[in-house]
This record gives sequence, structure tokens and C-alpha cells, in this order.
Amino acid sequence: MPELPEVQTIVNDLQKITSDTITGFWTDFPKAIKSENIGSKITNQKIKSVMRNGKNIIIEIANEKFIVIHLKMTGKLILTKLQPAAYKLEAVPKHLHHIFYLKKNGALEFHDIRKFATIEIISKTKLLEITAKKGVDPFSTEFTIEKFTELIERKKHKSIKSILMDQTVISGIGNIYASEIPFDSKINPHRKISSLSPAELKLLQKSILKILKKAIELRGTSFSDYRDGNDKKGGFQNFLKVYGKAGKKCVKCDTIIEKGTVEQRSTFHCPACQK
DNA sequence: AGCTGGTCCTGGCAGC
DNA sequence: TGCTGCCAGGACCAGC
Repeated sequence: MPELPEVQTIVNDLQKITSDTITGFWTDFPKAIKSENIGSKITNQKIKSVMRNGKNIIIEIANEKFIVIHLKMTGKLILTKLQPAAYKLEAVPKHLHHIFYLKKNGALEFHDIRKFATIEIISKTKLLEITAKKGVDPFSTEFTIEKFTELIERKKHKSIKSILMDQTVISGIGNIYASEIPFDSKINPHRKISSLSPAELKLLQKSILKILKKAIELRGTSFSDYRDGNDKKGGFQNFLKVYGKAGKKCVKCDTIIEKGTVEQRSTFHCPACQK
């Protein structure tokens, strides 16, 4: 499932479509598109930039309009060299649901197995509204220990895991890294925020940056479906310590990794290493 | 206001 | 073997 490192990898790969022009759009699943008349809004528009905001991919086009894409669990954006004429639209691959045709780069294919991913065309005003609702980006200079402390102030009764997942606190962390980060900090993800000492909070902040940074270096985690902009797997799945490891031995102490639930999401930790 | 639980969707797998 | 049914997941929304 694409989280910050995966989305960042895709956005990096998509930099090459900057200054290209969208020549057309095709879809067989309009339900995923939250805006009307997408084709006429984006056709013949030049791409000004490709950015990330939390787990959103934002493609800026002319007239201060933005294509906002959220890949949810199984969405994939893959750049191909295929020209529009090469697509047999009556027989596209099963999970290919949208295609952005490009003047120079061929096409940007949007695949999605579970059809949860969304596309939206929004104005600059709306974009600012969306980003204002989001918490701090871990890689922005705003992500200081003071800001972190302030953001969790009203959420002290919540668990550490749920805070890491809360996009209005820190934007970009999903279920995989929300288990891996507390393991790196040696902190039990089920603990309440209020139980954290200032030193532990600092440790957690350090682990957020460390784990996300390493995952970006390895081009993300391909736990099941994730692929980068070139349809290649990431590498961080080989470095997972607890996520998906229930019943297996902890790499550090041989204790059996436990699987629990936080807000209906599976959560993994080592009961010996993580206090 | 804040919390819970339902919803979207389908591949993969456990159990019979 | 073939079927059924459950689970995974992010974000949003209805209802209390």
C-alpha cells in the first residue's frame, strides 16, 4: 500500500512528465473520479509540476488547476511509451482503469486492483484547503519536536499507533510504517500518547525520519501490490522487522512477534523489545 | 465534539 | 477439487 516513501518514489519517477502536455484521457471506471468532465478539463493542458502532499500525488496543470490522485491500497501509476493508437480499449488489462495520454512521454497508466483509488481536479483554493487540514509533513522543516508535541496535545488518550496513522497530525504514514517506526524506537505501539516521556517522544520523532528516509532510499515497500512509476518493486520489504511477521521470531531477541488491533487495523510489535 | 462502525472493492487464502 | 466466506486496507461519512 503506497505510503509516503512509495508516493515519494512515484513522484520522483514522474518528474520526467513535467512540461509534457496531456493530449487525452480514457477511463472505464468513472466512479473513481470525483470531478465532472475530467477529459475536457485536462486535455491540451501542460503539466507544470508533480508534487506530493501526504499520500496524495498532485499534478499541477495550467490555469491553477491540480489533478489530485490518491492511490489508497492498490493504485499504481505507470509511465509507458505506448502511443494512444497502441491501446485496444475494448480489451485493456483487467486492472487498468484510467489512462492519461501524453504528447512526449507516451501514456501514464493508472492501474487499481481494488478500485479504491481516486482522481480529482481541483482549484488552488481547494488545494490549500486540503493541505491545511493535513498535519505536518515529516520531511518539512516544520516537523520539530515542539510542533509534534503541540499536535498531539489534544490526542493524549489515543494510542501511539493511531497517532502515527492520523493524517491530521503527521501526513504520510500508513499501516506498515506505523508498526515499523515504534519497533525502531523500542516503544510499544499500543501505549497511550500520555504515557510517553519527552525523551521517548523525541526518540519516536527520530525513528519516523529514519525509517521513512531509509524506505525512500530503497524505493518503498512492495508488501503486495506496490510498484513504482516504472512498474518495479521497492526494496524495503526485505527490511521489515515486525509488519506481517506475527508468529515469527523477533530479529533482535527471538521473542515471537505479536499481532494486535488498533482502530480495526492490524498492528505488530515485539513484546520483549518494545516497552 | 468526538467516537464507532459501516462503506467502498476484489485477490488470496483458509476451511470444509 | 471446488465452493464459500472472510480478510486486507485509507479515508470518509452517518449516526449516536
